[in-house]
Amino acid sequence: MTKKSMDKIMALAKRRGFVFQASEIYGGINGFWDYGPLGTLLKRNLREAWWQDVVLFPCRGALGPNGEPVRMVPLDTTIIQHPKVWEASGHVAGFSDPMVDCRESKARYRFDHLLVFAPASGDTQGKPYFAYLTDSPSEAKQKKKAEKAFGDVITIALSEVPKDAWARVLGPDAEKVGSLTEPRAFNLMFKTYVGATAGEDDVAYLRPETAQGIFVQFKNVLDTTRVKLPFGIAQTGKSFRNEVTPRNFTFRSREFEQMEIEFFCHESEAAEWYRFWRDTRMAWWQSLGLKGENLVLREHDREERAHYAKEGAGVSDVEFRFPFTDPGFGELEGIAHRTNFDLGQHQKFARTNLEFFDSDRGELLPNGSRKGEKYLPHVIEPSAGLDRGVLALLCEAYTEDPSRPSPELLRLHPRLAPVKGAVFPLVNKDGMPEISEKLHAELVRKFYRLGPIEHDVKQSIGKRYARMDEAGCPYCFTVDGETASAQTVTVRDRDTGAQERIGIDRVAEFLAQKLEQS
RNA sequence: GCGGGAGUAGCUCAAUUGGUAGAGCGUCAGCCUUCCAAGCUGAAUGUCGUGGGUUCGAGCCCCAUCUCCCGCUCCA
Repeated sequence: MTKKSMDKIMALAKRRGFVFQASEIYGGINGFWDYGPLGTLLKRNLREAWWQDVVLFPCRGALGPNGEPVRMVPLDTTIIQHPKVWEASGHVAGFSDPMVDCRESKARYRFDHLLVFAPASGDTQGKPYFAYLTDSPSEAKQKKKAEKAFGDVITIALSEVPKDAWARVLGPDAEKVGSLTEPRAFNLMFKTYVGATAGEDDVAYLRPETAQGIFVQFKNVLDTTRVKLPFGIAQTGKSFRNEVTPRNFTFRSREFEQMEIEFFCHESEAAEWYRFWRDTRMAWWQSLGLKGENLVLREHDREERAHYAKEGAGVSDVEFRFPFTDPGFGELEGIAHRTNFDLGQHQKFARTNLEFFDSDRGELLPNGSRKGEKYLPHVIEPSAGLDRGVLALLCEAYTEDPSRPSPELLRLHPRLAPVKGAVFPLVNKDGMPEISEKLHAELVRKFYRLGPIEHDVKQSIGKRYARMDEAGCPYCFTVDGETASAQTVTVRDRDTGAQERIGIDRVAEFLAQKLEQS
């Protein structure tokens, strides 16, 4: 298979109205993207597919490891939460890695990554400290200089250099000492102010993940829905991260949409639920057409895991091979056993008991009921990127077939296709447009909930097919010379170009069947 | 943040030593057209990414800035 060109995919995305640069007429704004008409439909269809298969019909009826149907309830929480939420979650601390800038080389380093060569004796005698980064060219270079200055050298962290000696630190890529700035917090959360007065007491943050809203409302959901553990809470919504380097089209954006499940269970069952969700989520992406070697499930090493998941049963990523990551992969969804870290943190910070009383556990009592057990549930989190999903689908669906008169097409799954069908008269005369308009009106009435049905009478039939190919429309119905007498139309398949004749009264049935085959 | 490359019509790209901005495709209208971007006629669309500067004159030269792509870095 020839490697797909990201440039061509981006050109198509722009040309056909899938993705636009945000604020484009003002020169764009780094890390933000808008969806055009077709992109909006595609994104909505993917979100809707997730909603159907997670919330409305969880796992499409598959039983969980406990042998029961999977329980799931929906939630919709705010983008701006109480600032304490982010202290409890660790985002305020974790997001503010102090950074050090070099005034001379303009390089920026993580403060806790910077090491210095210092004399073994401890006294530099007015000579510089030689700062470096491990495994960077600066290491050998600085070591050589340090050894020349001091003889025996030792390594210490930059943070251990006394503040009054800061001016004698030679930056890793600098020629003169004293070029490094004080370490500065570099918060990846977007900051805003609540209330019109906008004082420092009114600081709030745009959420960097939707998950915390779920944890914070965990108790309310329990108290109002009669759900029992194990069960999940599902939410879709925007999140914001002030990324250092937005990159790769929409892949790393500063504003993005997540589709998250927080699945709550007893600690003893966490490992099997983790495996269940990992495999279920992988299969879900496959069911939408991301198949074969472009999609992998990758288990993280323990060292790779986030702070909240270090002790858990595991973390996996569903990863897709994008043209810009090839031969590597980029993350679509992370499935993590977050242990009971988050609920524990909120319990502590909010001073609220978030334990669940499980009446199905504990010793069996003489009357046949159980004593019950109170515990802080563990959480399995399948967290998917909606925008990344859309991008992966576009990349996977994009096909160039030079043997076709219109070489570019999007082989999108019918369930996800932004346009569900199109009706054309073969030519714009002989009564054909009247028949096609009628058929089109009928299909619109029947399918508007799923997506638009197009009708086009202009230009040649080939051009109209080509337009639908680029929009990813799976089926075109053409009224031709036989239609009036035989009451049949042709159906043209997007992926093969093959045609068959079906009765005009069977078109809706045909399309419904094709769209439901998923 | 560093290094490299690039910004001209919706898309892909031209424009000689600095001299009033073009093509193909697409779009729209009309004709034509009986199954795959066909043909004919016509039309619309650009502050040449943005802001300064040099010059009689700047798409082109200079400075700044923004955005995109690639490689590092980052991705809790």
